[in-house]
Amino acid sequence: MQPGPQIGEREREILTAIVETFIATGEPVGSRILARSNREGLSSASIRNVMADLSDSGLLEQPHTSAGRIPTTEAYRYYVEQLSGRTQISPSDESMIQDSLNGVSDVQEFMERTSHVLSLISKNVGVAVAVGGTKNALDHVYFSRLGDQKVLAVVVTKSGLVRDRVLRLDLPQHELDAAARFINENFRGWTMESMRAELARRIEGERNEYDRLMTSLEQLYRQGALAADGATQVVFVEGAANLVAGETDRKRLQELLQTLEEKQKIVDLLGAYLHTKQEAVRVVIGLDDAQPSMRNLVLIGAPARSGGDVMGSLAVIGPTRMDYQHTITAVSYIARLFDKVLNDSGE
Amino acid sequence: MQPGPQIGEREREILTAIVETFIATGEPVGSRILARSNREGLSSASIRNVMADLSDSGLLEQPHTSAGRIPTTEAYRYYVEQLSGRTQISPSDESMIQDSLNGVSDVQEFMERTSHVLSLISKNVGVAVAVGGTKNALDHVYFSRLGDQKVLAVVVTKSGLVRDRVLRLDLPQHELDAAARFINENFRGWTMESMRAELARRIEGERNEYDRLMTSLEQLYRQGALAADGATQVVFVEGAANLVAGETDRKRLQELLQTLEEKQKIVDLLGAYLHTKQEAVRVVIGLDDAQPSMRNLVLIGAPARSGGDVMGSLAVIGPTRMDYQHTITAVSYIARLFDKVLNDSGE
DNA sequence: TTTTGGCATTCTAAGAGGTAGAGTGCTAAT
DNA sequence: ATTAGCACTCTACCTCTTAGAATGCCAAAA
Repeated sequence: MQPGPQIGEREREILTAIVETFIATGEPVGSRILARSNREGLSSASIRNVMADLSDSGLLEQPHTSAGRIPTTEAYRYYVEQLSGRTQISPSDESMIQDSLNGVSDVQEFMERTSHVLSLISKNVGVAVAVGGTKNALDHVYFSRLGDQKVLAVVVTKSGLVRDRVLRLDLPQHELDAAARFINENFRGWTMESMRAELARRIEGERNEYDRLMTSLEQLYRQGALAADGATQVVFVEGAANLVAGETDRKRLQELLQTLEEKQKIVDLLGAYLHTKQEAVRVVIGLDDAQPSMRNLVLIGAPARSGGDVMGSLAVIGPTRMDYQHTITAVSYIARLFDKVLNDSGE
Repeated sequence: MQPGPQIGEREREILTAIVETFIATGEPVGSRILARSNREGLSSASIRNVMADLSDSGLLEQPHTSAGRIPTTEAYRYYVEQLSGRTQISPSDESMIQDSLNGVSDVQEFMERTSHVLSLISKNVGVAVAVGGTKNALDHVYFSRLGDQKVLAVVVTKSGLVRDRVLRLDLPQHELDAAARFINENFRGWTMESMRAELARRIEGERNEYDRLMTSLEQLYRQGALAADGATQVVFVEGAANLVAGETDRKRLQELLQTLEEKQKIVDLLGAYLHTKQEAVRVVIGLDDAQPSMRNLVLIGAPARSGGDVMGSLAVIGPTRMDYQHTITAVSYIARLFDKVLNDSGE
């Protein structure tokens, strides 16, 4: 898997230089330019030799015989791996983020602003997902009769995630109140998952007894009033327009934008890579496994955690040719901010 | 303003033919092709004469001297104006719409699905806005303490529009309950606008008396718990990717996609053209007044009305070269459906 | 053994003609 | 009023050529 031991110090340095030059210019990198900018005075011929080796190792490729070299996906992976782990965030980025997230107090809003500020900072696509999912702790539910055969169900989690939906049901308000009271008294603080499971168990167990409360609950349950699955996730995608600059192939560009519009795919994508226990920023180069249309894109993301629980994830999606260091730093910064902001109550 | 009386029957027919051919092929239309497809056997020379006249009237233009003609913005306006008003919706479109909107019971969901189905049908950008605005009738509000210094405020309108936000406040639950009860008992059925005005008046009037209830209400009010303005609007934009095919200039394409991401601009755009008393579908050709980046785009939209009140608007945005008849029919169909679906309570 | 200068070779991007074809406008004939 | 005819214009496309960038390899230098 890894490029292996044939990568020595010199190779590493040259590869890094190539990657960085290519990221900066967008054009194939030739040996001449490298020889010029290289601090140790290596001749272009020597560099050519190294480049040939790197090509053999599958780290570089040529658009055509007489062109310079371009980093392969593998090269980007290697490059990112050897990036200096710690870099200070730039003051301008920091103040931009602080301004954006100042005063935010619920997950949803945090995610919305995050996707926006990430797209601005990275000049790529900013993505953020709040998983209303199964792991979230219930704060309370609330049912209200809206009109004929319509019931509004609101589920609020401890983290401030609010999910409402309108159901087609014909229960009177007092029964709705009873149902809500029952859930709130019995299940506050439970995870959505366990609450649903337990509720289902009880409904099942008491099915045969005639019980108004249980009947109401069953109806509500069936209509998805307490849904904790997909629908509860809130997705924010911003800066899709930035991809126009990076992708030259119109057909691919269109596919890409289409994919970004399908929120569920974004949720799956982030879920696949970021619902991890680790706090660290994750860099995934080449998203073809998850989304064929995102073949040559990169995801730089991190889980958003609050007190040990994963509450969502945030990421930047962009072309392989992007400013990794800069973006990684920003993502990392916001991810660490997440916990702080949501537990901080004061001004 | 109008092209005027120099447009006779023959001119009209030829102009229509040119517009339709150009929409179909995307290439400048020459006199030869028209002469061939024209049912009355007019020679190409005669058609050339007419075309020259139409050019003089500012209805046609040429990319260059020896190319065919392209309709101007003015020509599209004229073309749309003389379209046969009534056309039956195609069965496939109808079933597509019905499938999409089947079972929907609240405005928000209706709008979400509408933007989606409109983008599919028109192969352009589908847009829908639910104005939670000042005209909506309040159903009830609901406040809940979330944690330290956080309060969840939920506002529900008669039409099923739900707006929640988390505020930074430190009121105990029983005061929140009192405030909610007060509002619900006094203002159910009022428009958001008048409710807010009256509430402000009362708060002002009783400012000097020490009254816990009024103090709570004032705090809630100040924090925007009852906001009926911009933030309450919900915007859905779908199919932006479809614009890739239509716009060749990359820079413009990027600007365009950027504009579509700014929800507020979309709200303003639809607001400017569609918050009208008329039920009819409105076709606006050339959106440069409202949005410079949308210079050569077309909006086909209609207000979404329910029992006389404007609850939002829906529209298709696309290039001038689009299937007007088809799109107009679809927009009109959904607009008329809106009232029906939201008042219909059954299956 | 490693590095480098030199050189033949390869390939593209860009420019310079050159041509076919589509379209026009105008005029004279119907 | 309409149309056939014709000279004219302009683009899109083809081919040809060339300059330049980069390469790989070999033999000399370090």
